[in-house]
Amino acid sequence: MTDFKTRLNQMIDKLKANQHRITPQRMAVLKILATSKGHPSVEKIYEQVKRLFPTTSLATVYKSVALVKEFGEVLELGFTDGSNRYDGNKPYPHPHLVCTECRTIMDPSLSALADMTHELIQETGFKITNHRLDFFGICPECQKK
Amino acid sequence: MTDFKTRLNQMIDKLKANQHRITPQRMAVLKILATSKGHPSVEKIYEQVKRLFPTTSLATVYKSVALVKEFGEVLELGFTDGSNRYDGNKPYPHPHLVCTECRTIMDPSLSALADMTHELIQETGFKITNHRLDFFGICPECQKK
DNA sequence: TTGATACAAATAATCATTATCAAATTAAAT
DNA sequence: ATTTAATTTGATAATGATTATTTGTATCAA
Repeated sequence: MTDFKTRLNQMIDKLKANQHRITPQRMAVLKILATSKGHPSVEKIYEQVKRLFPTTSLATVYKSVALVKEFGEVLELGFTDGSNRYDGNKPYPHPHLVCTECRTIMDPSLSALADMTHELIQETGFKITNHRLDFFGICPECQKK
Repeated sequence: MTDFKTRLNQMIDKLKANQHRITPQRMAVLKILATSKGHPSVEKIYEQVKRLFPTTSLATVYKSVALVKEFGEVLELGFTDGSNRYDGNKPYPHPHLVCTECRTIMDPSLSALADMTHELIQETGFKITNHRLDFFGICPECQKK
């Protein structure tokens, strides 16, 4: 089975297991979240869903995204400028690399982060439950321009 | 000179150098930003300013904070839940440790972050201009309860 | 002191997100 | 297949933090 179908089924199972229905609109949102590599915004998801179901309301997309978020099946990335982006592929905390020119968001691999977290726990006595790490900059493409 | 006065003077100089006036209300906001170790919100700043100048408008506080932010003299920490907090002591990017119970925000020292940034630049070719690193958890005090 | 400009206060506007609610749809039971 | 009870949708209103607007006031340099 493809990777995205595994993710999709995981989302569906999670909803079904909690007495939530899989409607066509909701399924469309789930598919987009499971497929998109580009960390889409609600508006972007809305645009795509409307192609399949033109009468879909923006509120429905918000509610569907909130639902999968509630069950930990999507990662919400809120930014200071108000834009929220979503990652349904890796719904757990991980670092992001944001190009401030073209708004592309990438997932760099930074293995040292785990060590840093452990160091932090040792030093502060905190029980760490979550984290957020974003780097902002200009991607190679945008630097050329 | 005390540390906070140095910070305060730096803020004042930056504003004056850019043809901005130091009004009593604005001075009060600057002092709070330079003094507070607790990463205050706009509302918290507003409360304090009103003690000195009861007629102060919330909009004035927003504008004052936005002004010092414009000149890089305060660090804005926007959170997903909509709450914005400000750091006038260290107005440059640095890691934060947030207790999700009592909303206390601390500044842990994580020297490994610089190495991680360099590694990222090597691997991606990005020109890194900014970053944001937050750890969320329960502080030792709140764990006792 | 004056004059030009910036600023403060009060309030209206904005905009992303959330809440509301009647009508439609769903999944399960008969 | 129908029925049924609950959930979901779609349209729209409400929310709330932040920003813009406006008018009168305070500031600073000459």
